[in-house]
Amino acid sequence: MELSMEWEHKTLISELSQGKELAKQLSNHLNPSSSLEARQFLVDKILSSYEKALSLLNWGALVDQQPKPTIGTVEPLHSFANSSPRSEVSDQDCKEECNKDVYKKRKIQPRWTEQVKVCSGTGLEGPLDDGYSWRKYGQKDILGANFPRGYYRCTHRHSQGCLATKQVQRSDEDHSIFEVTYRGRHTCSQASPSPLASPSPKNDCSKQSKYHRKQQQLQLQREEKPKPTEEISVNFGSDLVQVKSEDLGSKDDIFPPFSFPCTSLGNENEENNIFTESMMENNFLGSFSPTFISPATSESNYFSMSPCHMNSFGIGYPNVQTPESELTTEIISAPTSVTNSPIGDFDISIDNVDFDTTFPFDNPDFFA
DNA sequence: CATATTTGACCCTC
DNA sequence: GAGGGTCAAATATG
Repeated sequence: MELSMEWEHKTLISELSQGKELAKQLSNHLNPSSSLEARQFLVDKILSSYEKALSLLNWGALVDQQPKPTIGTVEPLHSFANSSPRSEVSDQDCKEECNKDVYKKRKIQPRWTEQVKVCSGTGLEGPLDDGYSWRKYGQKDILGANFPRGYYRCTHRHSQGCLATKQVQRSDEDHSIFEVTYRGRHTCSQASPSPLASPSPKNDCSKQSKYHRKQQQLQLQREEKPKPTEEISVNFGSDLVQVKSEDLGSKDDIFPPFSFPCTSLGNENEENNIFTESMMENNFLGSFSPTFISPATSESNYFSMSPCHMNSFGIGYPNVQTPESELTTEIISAPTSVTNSPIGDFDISIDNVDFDTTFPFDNPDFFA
């Protein structure tokens, strides 16, 4: 925790420094010859940077206010992993007790929801390919829902004790929208789904197997009962992200307000991955730099994102308003490339804006 | 053979 | 008791 706080402090300073540096750059762009796009981008970056800083402060407050877990240890994630989920409990006598732990822990997992619109023809992007490697462990028909809800957990749950899970529910209203509810943080090493960070095959947590993809496609087809075919032309139109926080119903829930998409940088320290993971889990993956239209002054935050901002390291994650809040991210967004990789846009943006020179992730001490 | 999905059953919370 | 979440055996796939 102390490490986390220290990192948090450094991050905060880095964000503020970055904002300052960006403001400087913006001032250099205030001459008439400078393009409006460049200025707008810098403004976005500055806003994003400060939003992150504010969010970090909020998150820190949340952590401080976080009630101690009533069960388990101070490190619920790891203790849970070590105490094994139900399936790994061989001792029947222990089983019941451990089950209780499972369900208690379930409650204290951070949880947030995304609504992702699948706009590509494959139907595999969006919630089904968010960069992590998920394994389906269940499916259930939900009352009032036309489509069954799929339950996924991190493939590395057993190998690395990663407790991240997600639920995928296809929207009734718009069948191309998936509501993805994430729970828990990825604690698997790497935890770096962003192609931006490491396209390397060693990135075992960032790729889904071909088998996985095919199965998902089959599943999609199965779920398409009311709408048998969803052949959507590749339309990478306007990207809009709608973020709203909503009541969590559990004060135990922690929501990391933002994270950095530049991945874990090889650092497997869980504390250092708190933000990166949470962001990745929210599909931002370093792909988006939201332009805040409205600060988090209301229950719902809306911000648009432009593909030209795909390089942003700042997610500008919406503020967590209350410890009870749950973040719902509605991504009405298409993948910005056929490969669903933001790298192309990343490069474009880098070309456009010379902003990275001060970016803290270049600093090896950033995650130290 | 290893790994992933399917699916009925079980357990917990409300 | 209903509904939701998870387990685990059976099954499928590469």
